[in-house]
Amino acid sequence: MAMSAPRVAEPRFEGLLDALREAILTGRYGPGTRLVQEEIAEQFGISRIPLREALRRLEGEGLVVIAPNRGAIVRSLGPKDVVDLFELRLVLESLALRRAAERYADLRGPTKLRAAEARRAIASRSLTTLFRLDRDFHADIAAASGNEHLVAALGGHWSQIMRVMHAYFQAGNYPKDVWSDHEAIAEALAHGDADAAVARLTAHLTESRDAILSHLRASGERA
Amino acid sequence: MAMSAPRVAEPRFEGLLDALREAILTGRYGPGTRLVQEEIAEQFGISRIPLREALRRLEGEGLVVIAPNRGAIVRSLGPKDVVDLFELRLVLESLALRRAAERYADLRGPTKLRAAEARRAIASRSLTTLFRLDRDFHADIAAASGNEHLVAALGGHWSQIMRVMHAYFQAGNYPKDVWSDHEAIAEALAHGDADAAVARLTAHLTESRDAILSHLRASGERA
DNA sequence: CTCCGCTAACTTGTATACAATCTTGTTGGC
DNA sequence: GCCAACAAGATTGTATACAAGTTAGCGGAG
Repeated sequence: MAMSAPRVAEPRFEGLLDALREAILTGRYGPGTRLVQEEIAEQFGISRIPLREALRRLEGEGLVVIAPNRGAIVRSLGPKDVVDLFELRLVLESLALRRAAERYADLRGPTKLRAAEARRAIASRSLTTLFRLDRDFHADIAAASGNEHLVAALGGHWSQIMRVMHAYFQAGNYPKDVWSDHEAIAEALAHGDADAAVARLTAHLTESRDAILSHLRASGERA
Repeated sequence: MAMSAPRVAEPRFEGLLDALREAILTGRYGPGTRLVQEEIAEQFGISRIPLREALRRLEGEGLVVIAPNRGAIVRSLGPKDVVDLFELRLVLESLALRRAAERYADLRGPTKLRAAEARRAIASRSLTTLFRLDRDFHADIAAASGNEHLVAALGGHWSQIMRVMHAYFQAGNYPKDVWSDHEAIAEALAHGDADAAVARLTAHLTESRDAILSHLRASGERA
């Protein structure tokens, strides 16, 4: 029998949080945007109660700033933030790589599978797909570290990084070698060579960072 | 005129969040405790609305786990968590030390001032004071790094670490060399010798971690 | 013309109320 | 005696309502 979807009655809060985060990440709610509660609540067809809970979480993740009695605005990220975030991300992801190298000598399998998809995405210039693949790649490494707290930390910062990357790519830029960098990292991991993987990662992140920075500085210091 | 306290009408949420976090950190709300909303709300003399917001934040910080329609419970931390948390903290704090060494050659001043207070606290076995001094010391280093995102990341993990440290010390153990380690780290920093500072920190954290771990394993795997 | 103070509209903060869901204890059948 | 349905109590999820605070625009004094 075709049973009706096993609705677990997912609370509004869940979907709402993802939707808001997504909107901020993709720039639909740009930096500095005022998030008026009643407005958004109506848009989503819910009351302000679950919305406020979601906003508190986003505040904790550093995506919005809430001033008492004045409401929430989308946080702005300047060049300094980009530098600091990439610096932070580098040490976290380096740790993930070292642990992953110890535990799983082979991340090549899943990554190779994605390579085909990645090439298609690059060919068709599908930014959305490419973003997902990029995130999945780095999430895989984090997960392979076996350190849940590290996964959580990286997940939180990923949102922030995504924001600046989105702004960068939407400005017309396009990634060339993203996936070859990934393949090189996976290759090093597969050989258990953590140092080489970290070196590759460092280069990868430095390059991304500098590209974003120059774009950011050129387009007027706001993101 | 003696003006009445310039009450900015601090929303309930603010104080509530701190109070709850404090209660979890000190173990008053131990691991696994069910946090029944109405109960707590009444205790604080408020409604469930601001309480729920605070719980969402604590969920984001990893201090509580909220299951839909089932409420929040204080998260349990096992030996694996302790290992992972210290590993994470080491790379974060190492980064902070390196950046602090570049920016401020002298953290000795404020730290020396605290040394006297620390000695008094150790002599009088005032755990509370010692905890505060410990946190202040590490918070100073984080702040001296000049990386706000790093400060936030360390702050979040500090809560978790505090929980296991509290459990450890309340079991009757007592720190001997905590402050001499701190002084050694500050000394190395003052000479701009980041490598030495990191080496000291590594030893310091490894020692703390192992002490907590053996206590934890002995007392039955729960914290 | 500019600046200050006041009022009105807007928005947030929180209490109350009720619906939806989960839990637990009980009863009846096997 | 054991297990399965059921029902009552407990607890969470969210809407509505109102109080408190903030912002913006207007009018008048200087």
